[in-house]
Amino acid sequence: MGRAPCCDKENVKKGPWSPEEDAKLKAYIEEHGTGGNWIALPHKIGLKRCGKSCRLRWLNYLRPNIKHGGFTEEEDQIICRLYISIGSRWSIIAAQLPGRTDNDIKNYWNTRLKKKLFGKRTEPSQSRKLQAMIDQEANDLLNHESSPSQTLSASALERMQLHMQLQGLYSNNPFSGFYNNPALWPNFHPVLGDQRVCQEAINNANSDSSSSPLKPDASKSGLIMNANILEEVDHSGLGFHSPSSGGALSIETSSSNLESANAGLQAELQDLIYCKNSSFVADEEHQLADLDCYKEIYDEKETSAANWWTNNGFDEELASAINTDSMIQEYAPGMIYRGH
DNA sequence: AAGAGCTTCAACCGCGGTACT
DNA sequence: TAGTACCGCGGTTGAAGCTCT
Repeated sequence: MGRAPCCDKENVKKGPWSPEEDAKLKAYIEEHGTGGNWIALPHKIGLKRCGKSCRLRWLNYLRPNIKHGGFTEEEDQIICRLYISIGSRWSIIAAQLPGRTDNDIKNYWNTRLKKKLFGKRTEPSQSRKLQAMIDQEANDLLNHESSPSQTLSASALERMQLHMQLQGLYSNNPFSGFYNNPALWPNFHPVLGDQRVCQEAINNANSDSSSSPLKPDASKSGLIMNANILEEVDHSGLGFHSPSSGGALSIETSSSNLESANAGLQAELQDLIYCKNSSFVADEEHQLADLDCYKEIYDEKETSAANWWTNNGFDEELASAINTDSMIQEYAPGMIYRGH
């Protein structure tokens, strides 16, 4: 038995709202509130609209203090950072931007911001080749006729690509390969982890609703919420987590590296979005900083891949069966892989 | 001037989650 | 416990406006 329709589709008006309809809806809600029942609301007002349509109109357009267009640089950065971390959870991203609606942010991302980030970078010729290669790999992965579990979602690929851009994949950074890409190992990411912002968003979301889709279930998955890409990688059948570094993914993790790197992220995002600097190639000092960071990480954590899996809640049997290195080579053949 | 192609964004659709009976 | 109704979300669509040729 299918779900009953929310309204009589024959007798509801569709399409753009007239000023009269807007006025009726606004006046009623301002005086009486929604009454906790959107479905009944149009009948009370005498509107030939579906309740869902009324709700959408109110939330996205008529509600007080709604801002339209004119996104600021700061808003761009917040959207970008949260998209990298949590993906297309537009309602949660919108919750961080007062006056913005999820629909607005979704449209803005799909039509403008994405193009800004992926389409307008001016790169040296070598970097363009790498860009083309990554794009090709992304397409190959998406078009590959394998089971869905073996492919990444377009969103995940998009975020990986964005990560890679920010990470300077197209520069000569020796630590920018796939295996060493902190985008995939967020706990060790000196710049992009940006856990403060993500944690804030997640906390807010969780306090808003106990049923938040982001509510972590670390006991089962061992994953952190702002490692969303990693989650998708895992679910996709690629199934690897920071194997060599023994990355204990934990939501509580914070480090001075992460804190101090927020400023770096800010600058890189500004550069990426607004092309404030002519080049994205990391300078020597920057690279040395990365080096120190990684040295610190690798010196500290020497856990084996299998140990990492078991330490993070996976069956021992599963952990021992996983050969993460070969998985990467098998499933991500074209991705830039640098073992160490 | 015109029309083809592109971009934007409001609105719709279907689904998962949850509350209620 | 099952069935039903509703909410809220993310993905998609299509009309209107804009740009290009």
